[in-house]
Amino acid sequence: MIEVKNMSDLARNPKQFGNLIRRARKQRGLSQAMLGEKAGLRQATISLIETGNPATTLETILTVLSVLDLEFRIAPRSKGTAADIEDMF
Amino acid sequence: MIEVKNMSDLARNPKQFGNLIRRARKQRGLSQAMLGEKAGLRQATISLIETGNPATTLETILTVLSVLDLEFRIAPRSKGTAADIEDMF
DNA sequence: TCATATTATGCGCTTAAGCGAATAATATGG
DNA sequence: CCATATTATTCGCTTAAGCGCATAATATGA
Repeated sequence: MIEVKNMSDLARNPKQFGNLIRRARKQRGLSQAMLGEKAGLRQATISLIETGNPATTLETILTVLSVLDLEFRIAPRSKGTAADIEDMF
Repeated sequence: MIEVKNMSDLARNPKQFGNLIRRARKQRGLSQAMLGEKAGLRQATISLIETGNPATTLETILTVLSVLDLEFRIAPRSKGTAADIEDMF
């Protein structure tokens, strides 16, 4: 029984979150400046988010997700199947 | 074909997020003070989160979710099935 | 009802987000 | 190799998070 659950959309720390945002942005062919424009944020702010700034604001997060056609979900903590070593990269 | 997708774990704005946190906290029988203690945050900070402070920090969010045994997931924006009017409460 | 628990607010403080504006550093492709 | 695009970083500024500490406001239950 194989279960493909797309572990990659999980953000347990700011770095992971930044990576997710970066990936989503690139998938959409946007530069930081373009994303910032759409979100009403500076390119510098997008850069900070993607590099893992832990103090990014909830409001900013929600705005960016919205622009990327993503949304913020809360889920029960998935038991670490062992594939939890993809934390850093 | 019925699909129960638990729409309620979705946070599109700070108020929704606050409500989710409050619900999860109560389910676990915790007071704001107890949750704050476990998370290393003030009761006042938990209060602010739950009442929808838009400037809550990513770090704080992740800490609180962790204490509640929840996690932060990013998902493609679900097409509004129409049940998107449960936004405010 | 009324004491107790819980949640919401307040003050002053330190730290930093996000801003505009700019530049340094790096990546990319022709 | 190099011009151009992209990303990272800096400066000064305003605003507010989260802190300790404290209290007001509200909910809860015996």
